[in-house]
Amino acid sequence: MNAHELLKEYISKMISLSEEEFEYVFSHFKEQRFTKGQTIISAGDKVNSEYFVVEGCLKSFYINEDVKMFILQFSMPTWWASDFEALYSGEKAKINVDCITDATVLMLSNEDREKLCREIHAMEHFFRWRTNKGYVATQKRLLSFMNNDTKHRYEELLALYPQLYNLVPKHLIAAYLGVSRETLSRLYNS
Amino acid sequence: MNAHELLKEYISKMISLSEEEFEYVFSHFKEQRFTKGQTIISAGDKVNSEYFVVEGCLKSFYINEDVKMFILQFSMPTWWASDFEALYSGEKAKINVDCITDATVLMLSNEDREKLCREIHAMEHFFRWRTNKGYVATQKRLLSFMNNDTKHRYEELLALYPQLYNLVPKHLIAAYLGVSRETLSRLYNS
DNA sequence: GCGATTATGTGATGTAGGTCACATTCAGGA
DNA sequence: TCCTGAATGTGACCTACATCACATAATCGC
Repeated sequence: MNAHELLKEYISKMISLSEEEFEYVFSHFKEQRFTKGQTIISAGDKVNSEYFVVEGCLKSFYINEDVKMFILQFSMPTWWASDFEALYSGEKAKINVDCITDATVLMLSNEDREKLCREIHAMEHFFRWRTNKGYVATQKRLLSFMNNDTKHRYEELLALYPQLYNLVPKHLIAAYLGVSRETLSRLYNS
Repeated sequence: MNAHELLKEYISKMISLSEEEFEYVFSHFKEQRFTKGQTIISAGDKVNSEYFVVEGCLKSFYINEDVKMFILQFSMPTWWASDFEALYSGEKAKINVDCITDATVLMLSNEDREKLCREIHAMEHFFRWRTNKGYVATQKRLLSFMNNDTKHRYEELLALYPQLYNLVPKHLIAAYLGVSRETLSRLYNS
C-alpha cells in the first residue's frame, strides 16, 4: 500500500471526503524517507511539522540533565509523531524524534495543518479526534505507570506492539518502561 | 464573575465569536451545583457529559482491583473534567469524578458538543485546541513520572496549583503523586 | 574479516518507597 | 457536646529497582 492510500484509509476511519478533497489534502503532505538512526527532530530545534508514519518505526524521547533517555512513544505505521507542545506553541523542541528502523513518513507542516483545518471543516474534526485519541492513550499509560509494576507494563507494551520485541533493542524498551536495562534484562530471564 | 462570563473569557483565549454565537453556545451548557463529596461520574456509568469547572475543585480518579485510588487530575476553575475515553467511545466509565469542595460547573453533553462543533467551525477549533492542551499536559506529567523523584513531583504539583496545599487532604495529594500517604508525610516533615 | 563500538547478561550492594501497626489529632453528625 | 470515623504522623521492617562493575555477545564501518 502506498503512502497516500494508507493515509486515506486512516482518515476515512473518522470522516468522509470526496476524491478531490483527498487529493487536495494529500497535496499538503510531503513524503520523506529516512534511514535507521536518522534524526527527525532534535531538542532545541524549531519544530515546523508533524509526521504520519507510513513504514518503519520512530521513537519520540526526552533526554534529561543526566543524559538519561525516556521514550514517550514508539511510532509505528499510522501513528503520528512530533513534539506537539513545541509545534503548537512555537517554542523550541524539548522532545527528540528519530528512526529506529528505515522509515517512510508523510510530513505535514504546522501551517498546512491549520490551513487544512480552516478550509475543510471535516479535517478539523479529524484532527480533534486524533488528538483526543492521543490524549486518552497517554492518560492510560500514566495510569498504568501509577498502578502496575514493571512486569505488568512490559506485558502490556508487548500486547500493544507485538512486533516490537524483535524490532527494537531491549534498552529502548527499558527506556519506554522507565526502568534500567539491567532490571528489564532480569525481568524476562525469570 | 458568573459562569458564562468565565466560560466566555476562556473560549475567547482561542477563538472569536459574536455575541449571538456566544449566547447560542451558552444555551447548550447547563449550570449545576454540587456539594463537597458529591459524585459526578461513577465507574460503570454511561458517561454523557463533560464539565467545565466554574468554582470549587473536582478530582478525576481511578480505583484499581485493590481499591487503591489514583488521581488523574484535580480540576480547578476553567479546567474540564470527564472520562473522555468513555465519553467519546460510548463505553462505560472507568474513571470517577467527584467534588473535593462545593462546586459549580457548566455541563455540556456529548451530543451538544458535537452539535456545536458541526454548526460552528470555530468551536471545533476551540475543542481541538483544548484537547491538545490536555494531551500535552498529560504527556508532561508522564515524563515527570519517569524522570523525577517524589519530592520533585510534589514541588512541581504545588507550583502548578499553589491553592491545593490548604484545599485538599494530604492523602489525595499522595494519590496524585502515586505514592503512599506515609511516604508523602515523611517527605515534607524533613 | 577485524577491531571498535553497541547491546546484553549477571553479581553485589545501596536506597526510595511500600506495608503494617499503632498513636494522635481533627471534623462532622446526632 | 460528645462520639465516631477520617486524616495524619511515625516506627519497624521488607522489597523492587537503581547503580556500579565486569563479562560476553552481536553488529557496524572500514
